[in-house]
Amino acid sequence: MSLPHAVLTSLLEKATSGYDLARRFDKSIGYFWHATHQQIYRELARMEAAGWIAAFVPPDAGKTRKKHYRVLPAGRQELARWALEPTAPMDLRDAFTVKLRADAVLDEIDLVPELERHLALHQAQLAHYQRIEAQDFPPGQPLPRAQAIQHLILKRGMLYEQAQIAWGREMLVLLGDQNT
Amino acid sequence: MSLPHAVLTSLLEKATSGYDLARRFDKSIGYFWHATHQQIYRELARMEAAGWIAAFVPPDAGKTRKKHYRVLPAGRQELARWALEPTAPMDLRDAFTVKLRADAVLDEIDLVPELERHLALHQAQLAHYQRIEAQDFPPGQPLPRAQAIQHLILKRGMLYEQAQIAWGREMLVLLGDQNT
DNA sequence: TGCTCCATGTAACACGTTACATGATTGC
DNA sequence: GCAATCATGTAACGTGTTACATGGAGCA
Repeated sequence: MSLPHAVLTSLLEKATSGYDLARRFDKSIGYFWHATHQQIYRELARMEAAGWIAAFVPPDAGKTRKKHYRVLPAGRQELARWALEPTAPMDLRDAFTVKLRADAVLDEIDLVPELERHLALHQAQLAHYQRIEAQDFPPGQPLPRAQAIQHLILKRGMLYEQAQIAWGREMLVLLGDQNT
Repeated sequence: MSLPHAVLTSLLEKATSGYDLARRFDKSIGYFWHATHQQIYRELARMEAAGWIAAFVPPDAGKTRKKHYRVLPAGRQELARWALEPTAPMDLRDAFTVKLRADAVLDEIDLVPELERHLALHQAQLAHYQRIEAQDFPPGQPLPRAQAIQHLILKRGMLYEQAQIAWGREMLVLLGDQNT
């Protein structure tokens, strides 16, 4: 149960609206914690009820319904509490690997197109990360602590994609060889 | 929605009971598709109702309640259908990365112990994979297709753990440096 | 007798997904 | 005027988690 904590973190980085948070969960924080806009609205309502966050009308609201949220001391405290509590490493639910095992046992399906599709997606994601790195972390400068952490998180994403790509190519050779 | 397909795959690899499947989901197939025993029993009931699998009393049942399941043609067909359908790459929900970002913004918590704990877990998992490799895939022999796929899947798990470990050590240096 | 493991489940609840609803603002 | 985007939500449903229940088998 870390969605509320991911939202708190995101709000601390920048107080904003549910709509905007939802878009942030399609990039940035969403790269390692996925959530839909409905989950976010629900969680915001709960956290407001719990006194962790409070809504306010932003200066640029005009006549819109827009609401921003800021983190209250109780929310900050809860985030710190949770951060120190041990949590399990992420458990994986990777459909493609299931498919591979299905292929190994069925021996009658061609996963090459799907693998190629995934390879392309991983390459696109890697390229995306590299663009972010070029923009936000120009080389040669020593970074303050917070920035250095953000940079290493980004690097982890890149490592992950690179590993997926390297492995995927090996797998492609194996699947291709035996198909022809 | 790939849990039923993971179960079908596992049953094709070896027809067995819900209890045994649950244990298999704590290792083997569970390394990349996690599920609890309640999910498995529920899914078995559904798939039996759908005509994808059928229960039978195994020869060694004695007076126990033990039931085994085998995959029916409809189940095999469904698995093949699903395997060819495009599915999204796994989306990540990694609590530790959320904690790191929380640390970056709160700047008042010490994640070193939690990181060390995770590092130890990744090292243990890697060692476990290496034992499996030594046992099941002795070097130097060309493997049949199905085995070669299984081996590459295992290698992917090892790559993943190695990447986590290498990255974790870098992160440890960063967090440690700035704590002292 | 009491303990652990085998084996299958029910129930309740929390979390995640999909579909739909509503209305205001911005740009063409 | 119309379409796209901003912005917030409701409802229904499906999946995943936690707690508990039940009873047999094997063993000290």
